[in-house]
Amino acid sequence: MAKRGYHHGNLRQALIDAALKLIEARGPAGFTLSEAAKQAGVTPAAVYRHFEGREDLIAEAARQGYAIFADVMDYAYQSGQPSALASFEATGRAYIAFARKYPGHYIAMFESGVSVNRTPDLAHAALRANSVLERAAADLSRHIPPEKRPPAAMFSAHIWAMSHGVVELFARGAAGSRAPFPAEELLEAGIGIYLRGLGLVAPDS
Amino acid sequence: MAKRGYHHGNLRQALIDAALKLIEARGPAGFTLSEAAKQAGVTPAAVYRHFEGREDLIAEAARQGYAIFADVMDYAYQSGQPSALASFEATGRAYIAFARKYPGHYIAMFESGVSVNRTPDLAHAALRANSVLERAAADLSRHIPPEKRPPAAMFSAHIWAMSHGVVELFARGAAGSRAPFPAEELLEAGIGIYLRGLGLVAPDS
DNA sequence: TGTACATCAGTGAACGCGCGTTCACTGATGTAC
DNA sequence: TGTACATCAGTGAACGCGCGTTCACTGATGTAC
Repeated sequence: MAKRGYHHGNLRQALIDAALKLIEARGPAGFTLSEAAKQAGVTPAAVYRHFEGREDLIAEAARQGYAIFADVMDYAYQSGQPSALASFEATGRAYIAFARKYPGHYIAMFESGVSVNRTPDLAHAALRANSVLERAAADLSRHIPPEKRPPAAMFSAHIWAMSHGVVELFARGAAGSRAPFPAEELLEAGIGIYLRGLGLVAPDS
Repeated sequence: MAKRGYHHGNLRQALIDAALKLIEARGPAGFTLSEAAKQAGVTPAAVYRHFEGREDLIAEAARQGYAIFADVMDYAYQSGQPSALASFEATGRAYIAFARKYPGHYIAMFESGVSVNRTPDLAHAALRANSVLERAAADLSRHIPPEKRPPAAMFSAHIWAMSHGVVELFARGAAGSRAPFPAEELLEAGIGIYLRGLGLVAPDS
C-alpha cells in the first residue's frame, strides 16, 4: 500500500480497508468518512472521487463482505460433499468462522443498518450467500421422509438464525455478556441437537 | 404528561420515553440527547439534572427494558407451570413477543452497544432476565436421562440464540432481508425440532 | 394565614468540535504526433 | 525521443450544521416560623 507520490494508486480499496478497520474498532456508528480518509493518507474530499458519500462506502464494504461470505460458505459446502450432512454442518461452522475472521465485514453486513437492497450489486451478493445455505438445506432435506419434511427454506433459516444468534450473543464482546461456552462448541452442539430433531442424525451419535 | 408550567413534573421518565421512541424510529446511532430533550419539551441542558449524559440515558432505557423483559419472561414461565415443557416453550415465545412489543427497549438492550456491565443496576436486571430462561432450561433438563443431558446453561443458550437470531434476521426490517416465514411460526417450529432432538417431544408430535 | 427563605428544576447563551460535503484549484500521468 | 496537451486524482480552504456539554442565571416550589 506504499503511496506513489501525488496519486495514491489504489485509493478506492485503501478507503474500504480503512473503513473496515474503523468499523471493527469503533462500531458502525463510530465510523466516519473523514477518519477513513485520514487513515488512507488522503483528504476527505478525495473520497468523493471514488464514492458517492459515506453510506456508499459502507455499502461497498458490505458488498465485499457478502462476496467473501458467499465464497466461504460455498467452499465449506463443497468440502463436505458428497455427504449432504457433512456439507450442511460445514456451512454452519463456516458462518461463525467468517464472523471471527472478518469482523469488520460482518458488522457492515449485519449491524450497520445498510439495507441489502440498497444497490443491485449488494442485493445480488447477499442473495448468493443465502442461496448456498438454502442449497445445503435442500440437499439435506431429501433424506427426510416427505411427509415430515419442513420446507428447506425454513430449516436453512433455523440454522442461520441460530448461527447468527450465537455470534451476536456469545462470540462478540457486544452486550458484555460473557459466553458460558466457546461459541464454536455451542453452535456445533446446537446444530447437532437440531439435526437429531429432524431425524437426520442417529439418536445417540 | 401535561406540563405544569416551569417544572415538568416527571421529566426523567419523559426523557427515557422520548429516547425510546427515537431509538425505535432511527436506530441507536440516530438517537441524540438534544432531540430527546426537544421531544420532551425541554432544553438539552435540562437533561443533565437527571442523567450524567447521553450514554447514561441509553443505559437507563436498557435497564428498564431488561426489567420488563425479565417480568415478561417470568410471567411466561409461570403460565406454563407445572409443565416443564410448556414453561420452556412459553419463554421462547415470550422472547419474540417482547421484541415486537418493545422495539425501542430491545434495540437499547441488544443493539446500542451499551455494555450490560455498565452499572450494577443494569447488570442485575440483565442477569435476572437470563436466569428465568436458565431456570426453565434446568426444569426441563430433569426429563432428560443424565448421561445424555447437556448442561442447562447450554441449551438455554441455544434457545436464546435461535430466538435472537430469528428476531434480528426475520422479525425486523433490519438487513432488508424479508422473512420467508412469519417469525413466530419460524421460531416455534425451530424450537420444536430442537426439543425433539433433545428427546423431549415425541418424534411425530 | 402570611411571609422569608432555601431548594431545586429548569433556561438560554455559549463553547469547541468534528462531521459530510462543495468548490476551484493543481500536480501527476498518459497519450498523440 | 521529445513535446503539447487532455485527463484525471488529488489538494486545501471553506461552509453550515447539530452535536454534547458547561455555566451563571432565574423562576417555581415547598417549608419553617
